[in-house]
Amino acid sequence: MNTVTRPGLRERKKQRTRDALLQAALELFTTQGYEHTTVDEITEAVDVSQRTFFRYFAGKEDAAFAVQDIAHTRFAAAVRERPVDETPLEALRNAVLKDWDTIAEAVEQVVPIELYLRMCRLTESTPALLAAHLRRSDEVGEEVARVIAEREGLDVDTDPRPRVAVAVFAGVIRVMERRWGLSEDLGATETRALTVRYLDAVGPVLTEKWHADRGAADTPVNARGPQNT
Amino acid sequence: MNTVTRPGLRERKKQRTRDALLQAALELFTTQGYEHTTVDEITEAVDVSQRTFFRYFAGKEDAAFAVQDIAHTRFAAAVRERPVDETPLEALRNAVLKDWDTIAEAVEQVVPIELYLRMCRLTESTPALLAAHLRRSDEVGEEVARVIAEREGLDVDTDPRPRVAVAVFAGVIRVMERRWGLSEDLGATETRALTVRYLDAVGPVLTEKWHADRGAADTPVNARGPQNT
DNA sequence: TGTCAAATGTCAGTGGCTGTCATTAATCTC
DNA sequence: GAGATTAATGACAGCCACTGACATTTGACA
Repeated sequence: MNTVTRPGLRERKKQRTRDALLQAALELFTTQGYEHTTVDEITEAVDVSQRTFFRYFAGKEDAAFAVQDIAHTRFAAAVRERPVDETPLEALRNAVLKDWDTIAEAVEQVVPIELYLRMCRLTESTPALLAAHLRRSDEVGEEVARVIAEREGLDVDTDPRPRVAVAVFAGVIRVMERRWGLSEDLGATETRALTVRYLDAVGPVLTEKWHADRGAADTPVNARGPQNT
Repeated sequence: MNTVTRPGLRERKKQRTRDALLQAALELFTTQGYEHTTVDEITEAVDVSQRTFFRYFAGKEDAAFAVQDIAHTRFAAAVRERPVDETPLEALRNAVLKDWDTIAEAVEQVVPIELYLRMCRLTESTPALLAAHLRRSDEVGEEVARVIAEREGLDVDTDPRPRVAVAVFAGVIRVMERRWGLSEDLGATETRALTVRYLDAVGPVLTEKWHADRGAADTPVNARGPQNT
């Protein structure tokens, strides 16, 4: 009885159970800790059988990263869409920055962003989750490296440059992640600014002398005072 | 009755059990696969109770990385021993290269290197192991970043440069790992040469144009023919 | 040789995860 | 709209990693 063919009742129910499971899982993970949350607790909160949980998620871990996967997928897509006249690192950099603006609403359609952010912080402090996260990031890196290689018309298996470029970029992002995960007060704008700054710092880090000068240090950015989230 | 006080019978027995467990574990992992090997199989092979295994290793994973841990520890130590007049990246680079020469014998004292190498390859193709490996590498990176920061007299928590430098370095090493893990025939000498080449390629990758030129490609190295392992 | 402590074995239990099969509920067909 | 079809779910049984508690063995040492 609606203009566009809305998915049937069955499909809608499925979506609701999945959403409910995901939300309950993240809520429990972030309040009690990942390890201390059993799958039974999650399913009891949603009132489904344990078996049902494993029909929607490959495991606890899979639920924990369901939202992060959205971000990863979007990033890979964003890289693909960059104009070919950009250098690889420009493309990567612009891809994150551009995506950063729209990622929030995409996430919000599944779970509250605030919950997602709490989950990110938890990942940093839970060994099992951190391990899983790094592996997933590594996978994204591999995917992106292939995209870069194609852009540049190179064979990713013989020319190391695409993978090296992505590895360098991923390294910087990882430094950001850690930095962000540890500081309570780091809004989107500041994070964005720091990312740019860190990326720009890579060149000098490799070539110039460090020692006394504080060319890429944090303080100038933070000293500008709080910005909105 | 010996000149140097050799550890008592008790200590020697412990060492033997641990060695036996480790060897059996790696042997089974590399032949049947990590996931398809149960702890019971390992303990049966050594003829101890399952409980004993968990007294020596925190879990299956811990056994899988017992040897790799040696390499990690040695690398961190090697970085610490680099003269302070080297730039951070020089120090990191020289640390790997120097350590590479002596790591073989250190490993051999615990298990056959050939077994260790097989285990490395398995890590690359087993998601659970790859995740664990990346997390452990990340930990080493953090440790090394602190060492670098101290060398340069910087605060690792406010100045991003130590972590960025280590991240870049770690990224290149990771590219090497994957490259090595996938090719059957890549001896120590070739790996060493490739590492140097990749590290040298980081600068150009960031600044220069890529496209047609194959400045850092593999083929020249491989074309030099096989070298010893 | 007897005492102490460390190493090991035994056993019971928890939690993640899977296969199987019966049951329920949405969709399709006539 | 009643019945056939098919997908989602529930209910179990079972495997495996891992842990705690307690009993047993076995070097160490006086």
